[in-house]
Amino acid sequence: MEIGGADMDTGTHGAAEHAHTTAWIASVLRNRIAAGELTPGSKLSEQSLSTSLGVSRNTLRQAFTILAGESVVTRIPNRGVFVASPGAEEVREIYRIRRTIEPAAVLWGELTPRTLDEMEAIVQRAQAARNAGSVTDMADANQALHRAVVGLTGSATLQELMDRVLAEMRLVFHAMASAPDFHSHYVERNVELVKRLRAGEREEAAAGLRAYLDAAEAELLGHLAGTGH
Amino acid sequence: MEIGGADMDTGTHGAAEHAHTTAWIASVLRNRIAAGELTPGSKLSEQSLSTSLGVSRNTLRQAFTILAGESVVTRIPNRGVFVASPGAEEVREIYRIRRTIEPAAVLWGELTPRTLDEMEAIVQRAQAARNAGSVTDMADANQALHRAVVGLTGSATLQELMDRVLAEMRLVFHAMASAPDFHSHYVERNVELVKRLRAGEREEAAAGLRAYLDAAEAELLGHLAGTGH
DNA sequence: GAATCTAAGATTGTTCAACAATCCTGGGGT
DNA sequence: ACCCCAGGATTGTTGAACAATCTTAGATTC
Repeated sequence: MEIGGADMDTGTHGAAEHAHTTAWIASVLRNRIAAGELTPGSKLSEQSLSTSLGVSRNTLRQAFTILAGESVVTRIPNRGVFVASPGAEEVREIYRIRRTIEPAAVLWGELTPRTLDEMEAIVQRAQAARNAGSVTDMADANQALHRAVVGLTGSATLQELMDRVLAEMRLVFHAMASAPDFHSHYVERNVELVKRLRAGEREEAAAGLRAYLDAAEAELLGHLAGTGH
Repeated sequence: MEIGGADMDTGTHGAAEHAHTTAWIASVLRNRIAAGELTPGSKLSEQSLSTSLGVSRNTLRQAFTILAGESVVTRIPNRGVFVASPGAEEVREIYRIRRTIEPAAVLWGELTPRTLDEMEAIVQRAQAARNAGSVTDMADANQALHRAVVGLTGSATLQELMDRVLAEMRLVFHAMASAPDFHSHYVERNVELVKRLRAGEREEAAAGLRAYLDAAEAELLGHLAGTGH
């Protein structure tokens, strides 16, 4: 868990690493948060982390500003940084974004046979995970599908935005103590979505996707109201 | 190219301002870049800027990471930071984003009489500016309209993304040495867009908007190929 | 003379140690 | 109970230092 304070720039990724240890630290924290090691709401002390990661407080600070820019972490002046703990309002914002971008990608994105094949592979992966009972694999496949949907736009910026949104979604799931099989309901919807895309029925696909997003948002908000106080 | 700086942080906001001088410095630089004082491609020297702005090199650095996150500035390792100079590829990316988000907002955004009034006021402002021959006012009004369009989604994140995109557009205009009246052609299209929105004809409005964006992108790319390089 | 190599010089990336400002905590004192 | 007020801890910022890299100009070689 902690990076033993003694060994630093040993073999793992070169000796110097002069250029971007800031980005390196940021990605380490990002991964720990995504993995659930750092639970939402917990405080990230500068002193503890700087010593435990073996970097100066100053560069850790820079990594914090990066993560704050990604809203992976929230910064409260003179109080410190905390890993983001999305609530109902954040969930609503997430779905505002998704309801805008994803159906637009379906309607106007560039559909090549190659990407269609990839999407079909993803939904098959989701079905296999559901049959095997692996919740995390199913969640991963679902997220991968929606990531691929946004990829239809061809825009790296939107893809990045979607990645951030999906990361925040993962935080939401982590925040909900129990993880009921939220995703199993939606595998069929995803299958149908890809089927419609394959058939070229974009309008129907977009409409179905919007309905899907509405339902998912409602269910998530319900769970949040139930468990989270 | 150089930041001839005699002005310091005198009285305007006191000596303390302890909480967020980093954000303050970032906004100062952001505004200077938006105003065209700092031309695209010019280098931002840490030493010059830190002394001229009266802050430490360390906090200036943090402001740089913020601006780099907004892609207002590009950072080349061990070379320094430069104000972003968008080229053809960046323009294409900008319009990939706009073609996705803006028509989606038109199709599925929340249309209240209040926002419709605001949009009509904006297009009237654009028409007045065109009649008065003020290019900058016309550009501002055009950007304000498209900002309002994205506002229909109700998403602060998308609004922020659009702000970044529009800022980058301003950089593109700054990069084109001569600023031909790029916007005058499109005032009528904007008028028609708002008219269709008022009439509730969303599909037609979205289709027209997409055609508008295609035309604007093509014209911009043409200008870039002509002047730049 | 042109191209290449090399040795300063300048600039960026990072660390360290200090201080100012703010927040948090725990006691008195009404 | 409530409020005020020290003390301690943490964050925000600064300045100086050093390592690594890039740049530049001079020297060397062909």
